[in-house]
Amino acid sequence: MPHSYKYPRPALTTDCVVFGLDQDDVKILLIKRGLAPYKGKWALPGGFIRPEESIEDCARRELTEETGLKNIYLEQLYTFGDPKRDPREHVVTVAYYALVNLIDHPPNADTDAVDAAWFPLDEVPKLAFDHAKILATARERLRAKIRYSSIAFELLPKKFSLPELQNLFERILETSLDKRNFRKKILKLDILLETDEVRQDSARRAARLYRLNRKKYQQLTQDDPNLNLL
Amino acid sequence: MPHSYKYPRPALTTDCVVFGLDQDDVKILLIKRGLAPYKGKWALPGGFIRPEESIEDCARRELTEETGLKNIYLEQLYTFGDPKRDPREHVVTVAYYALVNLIDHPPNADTDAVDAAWFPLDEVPKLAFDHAKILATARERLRAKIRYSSIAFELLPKKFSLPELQNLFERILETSLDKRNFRKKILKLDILLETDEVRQDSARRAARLYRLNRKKYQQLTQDDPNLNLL
DNA sequence: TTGACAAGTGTATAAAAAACACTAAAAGGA
DNA sequence: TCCTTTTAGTGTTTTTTATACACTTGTCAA
Repeated sequence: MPHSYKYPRPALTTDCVVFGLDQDDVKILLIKRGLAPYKGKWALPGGFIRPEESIEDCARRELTEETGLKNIYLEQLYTFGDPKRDPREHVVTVAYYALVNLIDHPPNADTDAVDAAWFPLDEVPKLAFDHAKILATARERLRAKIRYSSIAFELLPKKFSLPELQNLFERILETSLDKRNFRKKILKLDILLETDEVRQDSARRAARLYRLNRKKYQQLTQDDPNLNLL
Repeated sequence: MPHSYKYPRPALTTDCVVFGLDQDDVKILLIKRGLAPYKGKWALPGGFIRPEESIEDCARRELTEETGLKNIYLEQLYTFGDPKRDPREHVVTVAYYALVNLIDHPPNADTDAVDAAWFPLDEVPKLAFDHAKILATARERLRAKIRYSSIAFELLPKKFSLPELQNLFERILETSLDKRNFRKKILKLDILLETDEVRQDSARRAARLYRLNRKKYQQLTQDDPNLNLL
């Protein structure tokens, strides 16, 4: 045990709530634990911080190692440090949340060995440690932030239809929205570029695809820092 | 050095940005460092986490020890973990922000020995470590949160006038607001209780004092989680 | 070709935000 | 005591934004 300090130190980890949009469903990514404690239970991907590693680097590294996800949207959520949250010893965890689209980042692309799976938000199993609390915090953050930031577009594919965008808001806000008013409001912001492509799902009318005009969105939020999409 | 671990661990601290309302001025509380590094420089109050102590307990303990402030509004801000942020070694800090009123909590009430002082927001000196960045993050959080939460009332005295409330919004949002529209909006929410007292500063008309009706405010935010004061 | 299904579209009403200027009260000094 | 200075307090109009609401169009499959 070569690492000695004058005073005791809690261990430091990161954990990550990965939200993924799979067609119309919002899911989260869980890892089945191979080691005690909570062996065989589902948990958030995460792990111990390494020397000289920044916290966000740690979160990204663990994500890549455990799930194969790279270069995705990642944001610090909250730090959980109850001395009893890990049965072994005092472990403080800095929680992050990540957003991906499951078409752009297909499940298990680079992953093997690790037992990872996507769960719909209403079918999440019992989680290890205090991960249920972390997940709840992440869902709240998502709900608040989808209104006043552009995180919705981190979940959607690069090209998306307005019904897809509306469905995403409805899933995350857990309400239903009026189609005409929703379209009016979003289109009035003038941050979407209309493409000449359509989403061709079977058995229904094709929907026009749009892309986010990030420059215009940034401009808008600079002019009015209190801008709300909805 | 009795504390040994299999892998190296960063040290863990808390730091706290304490905002105080002093009459019409928003100030922050700083500590002059007595030890290296940055000896003699101004810094945020904070310190190392103790065994079996939760992070918030640590922040509260350090606050009481260094500034005498007890039982004040405290909220986690962000965790800073750049390996280079402390010249000695890797130190991760969980930053909090606190809100007090300087009439209810007079400066240096219980403090002695420690060199602490309140600085107006536009006269803050160069700070130790990355504390300027932490302060900037806290100011942003305050600006965002004063609109949609009741933190304004944590800064004000228990009884306050509408001009005092408006001044606080103007200082934090760094804009000027229309007096009539401001009063209309706040009073329409019906969350203030009119008292029969007035604020009697010299050389001007007395202003009626109000108290926050916390129950009604809570009710409102339950009914509409997107409630904005402004 | 027809039925099922989702995409797409406009208007009228209600609510909220913004712009704007004077009167009332209190204190201090002439 | 009255005049000046200073800040508290008050309504209305206009503009903007939010809400409520129903039918037509396009596409596929039976």
